[in-house]
Amino acid sequence: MARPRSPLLSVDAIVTAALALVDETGDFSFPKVARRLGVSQSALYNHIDNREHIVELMRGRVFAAPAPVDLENSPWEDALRALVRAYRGCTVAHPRLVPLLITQTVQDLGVIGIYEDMAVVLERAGLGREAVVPAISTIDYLVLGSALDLTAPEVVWAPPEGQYPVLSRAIAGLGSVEERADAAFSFGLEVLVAGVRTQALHGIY
Amino acid sequence: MARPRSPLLSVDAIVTAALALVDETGDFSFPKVARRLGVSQSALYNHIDNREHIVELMRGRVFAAPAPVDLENSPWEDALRALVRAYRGCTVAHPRLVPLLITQTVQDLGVIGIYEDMAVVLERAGLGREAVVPAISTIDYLVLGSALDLTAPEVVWAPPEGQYPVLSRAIAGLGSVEERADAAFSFGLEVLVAGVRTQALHGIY
DNA sequence: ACCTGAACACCGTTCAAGT
DNA sequence: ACCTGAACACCGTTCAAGT
Repeated sequence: MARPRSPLLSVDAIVTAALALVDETGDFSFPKVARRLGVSQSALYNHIDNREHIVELMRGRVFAAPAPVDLENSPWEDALRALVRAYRGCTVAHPRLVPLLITQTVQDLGVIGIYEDMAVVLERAGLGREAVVPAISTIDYLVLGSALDLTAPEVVWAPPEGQYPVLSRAIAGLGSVEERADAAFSFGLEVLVAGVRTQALHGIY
Repeated sequence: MARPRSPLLSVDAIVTAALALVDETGDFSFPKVARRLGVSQSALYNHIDNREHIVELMRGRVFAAPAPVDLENSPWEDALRALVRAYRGCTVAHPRLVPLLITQTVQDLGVIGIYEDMAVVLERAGLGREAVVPAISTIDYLVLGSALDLTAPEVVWAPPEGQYPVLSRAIAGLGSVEERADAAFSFGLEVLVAGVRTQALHGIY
């Protein structure tokens, strides 16, 4: 075939195929993406640099449109909750992407924009400047961690009978994977809000 | 050679070699582990089941001996801090292992034991039973997330000039990778303690 | 029981060749 | 500019063969 009259591939098509594979199987590979798109493996390199590049493009796609948040006209606590929930909302549709995101530096400007919004709200909350980045990091851990839990099997920890009584009791009567991940996220978010409130009051951690 | 008079390999030796590779390079492979140990790749399968099994054995090794914590004779806040810091202490020596741990279910009993201790302290703090597992999950996110940050490059987020002013200001004057990871962890831990305190008082998140 | 070596089905990336 | 096909250096896992 050689060069076609109009391109068979595009960055967008590659990202779509890769993301679909991640959603379905938890991973992607060049051979599989190429097969989906009906091209040869090496053709991908005409549009993207390497594997990392595809991952970063997927990050951009997934975090492109967080639910808009009105930062101005609500107390910082509500603004922070809304912002973090919007951020988390992006991950929920593609939780299996999270392991690929976690080991790679954030370059996507959409995500940087979300961080900026968080920084604004956190300063408004009264957090010292030196605590803003730690706070954003903590939020990142919470959002990505609880997204990761969405991909976990039904039984996460299986303590053997008898030993570990307190943990066993706490585990009994837990809901589905989604309910557990949501509960952990909601708990973490309220802990965060309460913690930021006291940090803003008393400073220095 | 075939079967030697005394075994060339052992589970321990395999785990040691794999962990050394992870510490040095961020990953391990069967060929590389085998080369280190001077055996053929397939010989490893006489001692371990598969790749996941090696990862789980590494988890056990790394979390085998957290610094002991006196849970009884101190206020729950101090006990919780000590427990979480001991947990984190285990990861600091092997931060590059964290990405491998994060996608795999915890089976190791040492780690389950740490969770049990946390559950005890969290109940003592007055947390409702339904909040214990969410709290432990939140702690997990914090510890593993901040360990992950230890492996990040010096520049994590690089917002372009001009836009993102608040974030840029917050980033300016950050310390080294270790300092940033420590600051995020310490911030998250104090937020956690403060948050658990208010959760215990007011319940329901 | 415990090793070797060959085999298999995968990877990511490069590069010459074609239009 | 944009594709194919072959090549290279990697993976994890299995299995027959040897002692």
